[in-house]
Amino acid sequence: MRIGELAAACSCSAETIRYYEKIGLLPSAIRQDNGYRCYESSHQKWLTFILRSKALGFSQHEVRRLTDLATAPSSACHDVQELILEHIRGVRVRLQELAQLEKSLLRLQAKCVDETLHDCPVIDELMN
Amino acid sequence: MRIGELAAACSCSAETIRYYEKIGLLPSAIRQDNGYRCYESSHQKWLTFILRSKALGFSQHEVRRLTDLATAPSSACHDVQELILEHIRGVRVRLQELAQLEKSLLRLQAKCVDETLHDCPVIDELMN
DNA sequence: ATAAAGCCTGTAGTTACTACAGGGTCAAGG
DNA sequence: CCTTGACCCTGTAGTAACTACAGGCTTTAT
Repeated sequence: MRIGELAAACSCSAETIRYYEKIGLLPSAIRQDNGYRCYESSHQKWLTFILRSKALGFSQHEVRRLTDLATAPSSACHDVQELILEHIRGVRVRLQELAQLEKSLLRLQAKCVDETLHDCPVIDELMN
Repeated sequence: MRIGELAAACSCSAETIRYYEKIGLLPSAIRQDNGYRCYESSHQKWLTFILRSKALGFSQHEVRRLTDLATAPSSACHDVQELILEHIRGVRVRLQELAQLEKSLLRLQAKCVDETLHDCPVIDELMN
């Protein structure tokens, strides 16, 4: 499989694949005589794993930890659970922050009693 | 006021202030003979405005739009309202995405029926 | 034979800063 | 008078996680 085919199969760009190889997230492809990268099904599984993890909001660092766990000889399910729970906690924190943000924004926006005002109370509140 | 004082007054770093000046978000300070930046209360208001907007999750681009509105001669409150509502919509979208993410993560994490497993079903699901 | 598509490497751009490196300036203490 | 330390200056490089070229090969199709 060449890089373009793998990219199409995984719905990502060839550049992303080269990038993942460069940073060591994806194992290097073997090269053909002309220098083209040559991939096998194991690479596709690996890439799928990376892309799905990203879609779940895992950072590169976390994905690396996951792939490490996936390849470790004693890849106990327990550690994977840990990582996911840790991530869920992070997601919940962000959820709360965003909810708080929404409240603040609504409160601020409600300051505008008269939309035709020239001296906007919102601007004023933000400044003073 | 020198840059360090302004930074302390606004609880941000001097580097951030220089950065905002460089990208044109904060008006340039006038310089003393020794080259030091010299700030007045108007700068402090401006910077407070920027920092509070950021705290509300506005991007640099949005902050720029806000400061443009704040200084426009016909700064109608209406446009500010628009910008805030637009931002609130964005926040709500992110809230929904995160909530969805949390659900997916919980579903995934529930795959682990036996934590002592060596062939983790989570890893398996992500890969195949 | 040639043109288009695909591949290669390497670098610059994105956001919103932070962290130096390598210097100049100024007030206080010895 | 000199030095030490705190402050200031500019400019560059680093962060995450890619994307978008530039400039140059190879392969494939017409």
